[in-house]
Amino acid sequence: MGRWEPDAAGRLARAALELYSERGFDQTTALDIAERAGVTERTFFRHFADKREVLFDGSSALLNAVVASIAAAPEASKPLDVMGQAMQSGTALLEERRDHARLRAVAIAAHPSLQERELLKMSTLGEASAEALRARGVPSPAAELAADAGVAVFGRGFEAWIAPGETRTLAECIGDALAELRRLTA
Amino acid sequence: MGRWEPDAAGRLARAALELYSERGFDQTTALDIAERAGVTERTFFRHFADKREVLFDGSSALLNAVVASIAAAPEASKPLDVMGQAMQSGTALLEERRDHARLRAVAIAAHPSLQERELLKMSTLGEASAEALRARGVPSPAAELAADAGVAVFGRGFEAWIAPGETRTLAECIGDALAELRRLTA
DNA sequence: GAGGTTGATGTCAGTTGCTGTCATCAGCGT
DNA sequence: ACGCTGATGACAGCAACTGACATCAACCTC
Repeated sequence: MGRWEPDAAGRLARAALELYSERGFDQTTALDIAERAGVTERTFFRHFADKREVLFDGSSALLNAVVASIAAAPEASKPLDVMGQAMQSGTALLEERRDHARLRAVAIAAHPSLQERELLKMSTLGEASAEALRARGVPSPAAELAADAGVAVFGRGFEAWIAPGETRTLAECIGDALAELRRLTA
Repeated sequence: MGRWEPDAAGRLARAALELYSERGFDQTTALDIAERAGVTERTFFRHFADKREVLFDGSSALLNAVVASIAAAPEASKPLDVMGQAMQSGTALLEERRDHARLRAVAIAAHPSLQERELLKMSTLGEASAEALRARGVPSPAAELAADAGVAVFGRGFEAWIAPGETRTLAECIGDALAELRRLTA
């Protein structure tokens, strides 16, 4: 490889979150981010597909963890139990970075383009989960609906977890959200 | 008003769907759409916020119908029953345009940017539904989870409805999806 | 250790999405 | 006739991205 400061992608991601938080997404150009990270604009777009993607680095790691957990679930588990467990498995990467998650969430909530991207990531997570459930023999459309329900539970649990003053862990928030969903159909 | 061919917005929406279907989203410029509709590019962006929005004209009508239905539901109904009924209420606008819905769905499925926009519309529908449920006295996070579940049911029902060879009505597809979701928690 | 390979970066020109601004022009009421 | 209003055209401009080519350090091979 060429000579480079370590972790250009990491520096870009950090710079982007800082700038989006400081002045907002619209008031930040790709050139601004690149300069703060010490690279050129072109290099920014080599590391990230677009200005939004820079905030969604870890999403594929989450997806992998969830899919692996679904595949590894006990043979006889019911679909919703599998999804609940899988969503809690993916949280290990996040539990220790609540402050970072909050900054990210504030930035995303402030701009529809970023909300769209987050929704796409969640949707992708749902589709991958549905496929993993089908691979376990869960039929359609039960697999898809269980996957959607699991993603919704994750989303609402995450939302609760980053709320100010929340003391539960992310896994607990997700577990409670799942219990709440079960109560709805009782 | 000035002198104009009737329904410029409608002609733009039609031209856009045609072009996205014919050559794809990326291969269609805003200028292409405008020219086919007989207006200038600037006029296109006066009628639609961006190149994606042009495919999502009816979404606010759907949202209004759903929210109205939630507000009008019988006093004692359970949240999930309210959502199921509301999702079926919004279908009147769509039932007679299945072919159009199919064309639209194919175009959207072909491009992530359009998927993102559709997901945002569904998310907005979910948030509005949650607020309408809260206005009925449903507490958080039950309201949000019921809303998410309702949106997921709508989405999967819609997906089934536009599948080739499907004979059920949209309302029936949604009803069946809701029944399937209930079965998951049994 | 000369030379080729590789991978990350810089440079630059170009397309396109989208916006701000001002002029125009048809109808409408007075 | 007069001015007002709402939709449009004309045009300049910024910023998001892309493709093509050059560079340059580390590494590999002989």
